[in-house]
Amino acid sequence: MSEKKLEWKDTLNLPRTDFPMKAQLSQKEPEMLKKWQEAGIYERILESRAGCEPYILHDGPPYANGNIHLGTAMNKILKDFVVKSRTMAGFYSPYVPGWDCHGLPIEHKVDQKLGARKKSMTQLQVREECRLYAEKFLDQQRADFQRLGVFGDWQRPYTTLDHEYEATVIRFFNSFVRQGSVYRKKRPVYWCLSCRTALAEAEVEYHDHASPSITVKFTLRQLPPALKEFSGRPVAVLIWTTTPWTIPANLAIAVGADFDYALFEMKGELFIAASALLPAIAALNGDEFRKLREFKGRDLAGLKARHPLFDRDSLLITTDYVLLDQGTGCVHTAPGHGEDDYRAGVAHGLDIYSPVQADGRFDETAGPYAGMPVFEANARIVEDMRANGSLLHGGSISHSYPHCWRCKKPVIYRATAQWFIAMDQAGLRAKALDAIQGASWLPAWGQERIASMIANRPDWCISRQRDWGVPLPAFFCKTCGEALLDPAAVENVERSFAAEGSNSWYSREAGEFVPEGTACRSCGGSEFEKGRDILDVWFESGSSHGILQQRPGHRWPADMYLEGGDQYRGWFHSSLLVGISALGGAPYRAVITHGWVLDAEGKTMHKSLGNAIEPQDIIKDRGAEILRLWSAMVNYQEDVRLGTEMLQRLSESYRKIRNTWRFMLGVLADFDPRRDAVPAAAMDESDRYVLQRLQEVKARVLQAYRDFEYHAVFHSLFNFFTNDLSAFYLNFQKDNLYCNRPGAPQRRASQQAVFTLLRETLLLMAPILSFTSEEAWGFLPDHAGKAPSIHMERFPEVDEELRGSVDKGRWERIMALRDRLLKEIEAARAAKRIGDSLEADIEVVARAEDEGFLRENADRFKTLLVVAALSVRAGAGEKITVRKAQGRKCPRCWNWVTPDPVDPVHPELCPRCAAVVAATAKE
RNA sequence: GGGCCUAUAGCUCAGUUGGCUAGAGCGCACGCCUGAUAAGCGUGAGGUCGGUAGUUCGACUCUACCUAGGCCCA
Repeated sequence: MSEKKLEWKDTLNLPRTDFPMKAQLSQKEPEMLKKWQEAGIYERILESRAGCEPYILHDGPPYANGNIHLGTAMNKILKDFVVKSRTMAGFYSPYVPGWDCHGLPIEHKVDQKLGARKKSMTQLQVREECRLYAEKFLDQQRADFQRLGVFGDWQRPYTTLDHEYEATVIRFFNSFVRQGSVYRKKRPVYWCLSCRTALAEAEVEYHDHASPSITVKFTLRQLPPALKEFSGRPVAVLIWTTTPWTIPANLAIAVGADFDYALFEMKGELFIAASALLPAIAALNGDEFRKLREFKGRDLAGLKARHPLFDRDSLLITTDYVLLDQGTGCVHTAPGHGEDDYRAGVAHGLDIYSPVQADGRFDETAGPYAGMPVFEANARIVEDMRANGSLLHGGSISHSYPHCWRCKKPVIYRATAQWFIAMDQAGLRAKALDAIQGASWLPAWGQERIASMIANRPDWCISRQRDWGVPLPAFFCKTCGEALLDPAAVENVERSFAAEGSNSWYSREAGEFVPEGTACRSCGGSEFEKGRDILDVWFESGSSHGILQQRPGHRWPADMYLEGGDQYRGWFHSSLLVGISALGGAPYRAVITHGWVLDAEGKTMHKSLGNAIEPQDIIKDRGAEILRLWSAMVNYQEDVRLGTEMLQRLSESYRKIRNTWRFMLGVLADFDPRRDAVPAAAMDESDRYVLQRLQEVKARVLQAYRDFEYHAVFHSLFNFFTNDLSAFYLNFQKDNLYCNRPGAPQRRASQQAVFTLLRETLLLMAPILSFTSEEAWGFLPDHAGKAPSIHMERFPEVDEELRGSVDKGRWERIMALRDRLLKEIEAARAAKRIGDSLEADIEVVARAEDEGFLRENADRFKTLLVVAALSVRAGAGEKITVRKAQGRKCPRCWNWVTPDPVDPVHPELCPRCAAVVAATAKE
């Protein structure tokens, strides 16, 4: 009996394939990568697109420090989706990865490594250490990025320390010099006292910090006309601050022009503060107050108050940065020690006064405080004011305060001489705002976001007092110290960097760059020395689009920049400004941003919190393919989450896709497209139906690729795999595919459909599942024009003829009725009347409107439902009866039949199987 | 503290200009199959659409505020 059974099984066309069910991705992926590399896949793909319209995604350079994390991994994978999908859409789409290799973080690491040794080393030696450090991490990151299956010119990336790149930075810088928009001026910058350096905004982190909190009296020299009647008594404006050490640098008091201020009496003294804050001020002092007069802030403008420590005036001004949420509504303003203060100082012609030296000690202009470190001076200053009666209240407060990211100590704002690019002098801001309108932004709110940043940003401070970067090519007169920024000298620097790299700045003399005959514009001197500043690294990375003019096959501007949302203030921003000045426009046509990668609860990942997941671990445990699938599944335009449940779901989804492909490959074991192809016209309606569904899904997927909506690609395809293929078409076609003779027309027709389904779903999925689609592609039957790699193929086009080849409404009706019948089958199964659906004999007493339809399609329903029989009777209401099929089970095809006549050769078989077996025997 | 963004079932996503009992897939539960088998099929249970208050005949969809979270800045 069991032998007999086995025999019949052997006469079936069961799926056969060597495409393994188990992916073993973490082992197989490296093998695939090796194959690709040996085949020169990236180059071959580009060759195959020679002459096609270019589509240029310009890579934003990651920083060459540390390992890649999930955010950078997702970024590179998304870029790969863009490049691969645009390539398969027929574009010439090269991808040149880049690295940002200069800057403070690397210099810090190297400092730490060198320790005391650094003191005995030259700048050039230190820079060499930095270069080695950057290159080490570049190599490491490159290996990690390649491991993700990202195609690109990994052997020839661009780096910010390439000679050509450095020269481009200088050339672009010169465009600003030529327009006269680079200037040198004192202004406050973040300053770390212990590192003795200016810090970029990105180099500052905020932590809670305890500061003094003091309210100080500034006695008015004169009163506004409205308060004349009080002129006999001293009236003091109250200010509140958490930095007593900036009081010596106070030059002004800011008020809000339209806010209400009051003259009030407290403890027998007269004060002025914002009306809204009087209760809070009084509460702080535990006193009662009496409001005497009310007036507007603008009434105070132009008055002078006496400085509480020195015999000096403080000017009353109106500004837009006064808030009424705390303090007194009268804001202590020291133009040398704050951003708002600085702007107010410039606006009112005040000195940018900063009596603090690089080491954080007061200079000689600070009188009694000269030589004192500022934080230590806090207490002394408070005491002095308490002693002279100008302190109203002294306490302390814990608040968020900027700290140095390197040494973790609190930083200060300190005015120093810096180089700036003027935003408005040459119309840079206006041009940038205009260019923003000309680019497309995804998500759309990005346009508004960057526009408001450009609109509100101050002049660009481009100088840094560090060693590891591209030198800012300024010179200073040896005689008088006047700065020299000369386009011809800068051009010489550019040429020198192109030939020797930026090290030449340190190895050569100023006289080798400054053209002969150059005279100092101040004193006429002819001897110069080199400046010691380097350029802001954002200026460097913002110059990266220069490579678009240098790399063959590229073009400027790029079609797309694709980075995280933090780059609105970073790379999108600096690239735009440099692009406008150097090349006359935005370096990008379109900008897409992706969200942040968060943990399963939507919180930021922190190593210290222990909720961080490393891409390397996912690759090791589950494969890069799972990371790629994740990048496609989530909507990257918002913040995205990743946790173990998602990874579990993803692995299961992956297996579903893989198994469906595997089954289709098995079905096609004996199908040769060149021999067995079947035209749509010769297919069964159900074959055409599934192909029609394929056209609809394909149209949706191709549109989603054009719109860069990869989660729509994934969800559309995955649902198609689950609903249309696995649960429906492939399921009910098994009888046809397994049991009919191999060459039977209806079997070939279904194989043709499966072939199309497999080939096209592989192609549509290739940009996402790059490894698996390639692996399966190798098992796909040879056919006309089949490329050696799936990644050299093009996306399939929507076949409009197939799309319209079945009556949609009719099939919607079929599927709806199928759902109803499935429920009845399940009820019969639950009642133990049947097990397998093949045992179901369905009798439908149909409503009048369904009866004809069911009757006409009874055989089709029997096939689609994989049941034994379906009969239809007319009746009053709908009634569906499912009972156990009559007759017996054909041992070959397992269908329940009552053969009549019984086959004389194989009486146990159903007529169809008997015929198939007979025919196969003849063959 | 400011600007911008996000919030629909356990998970990932749909929900067109406000309009019928809010959908899908996965997962889960139960069951079937054992000729896709460390597979496949079926049925089912899951949501007061972050909260509150408004506008409206009617709000997941509009407005305000709040909460939670994110990015950038201070």
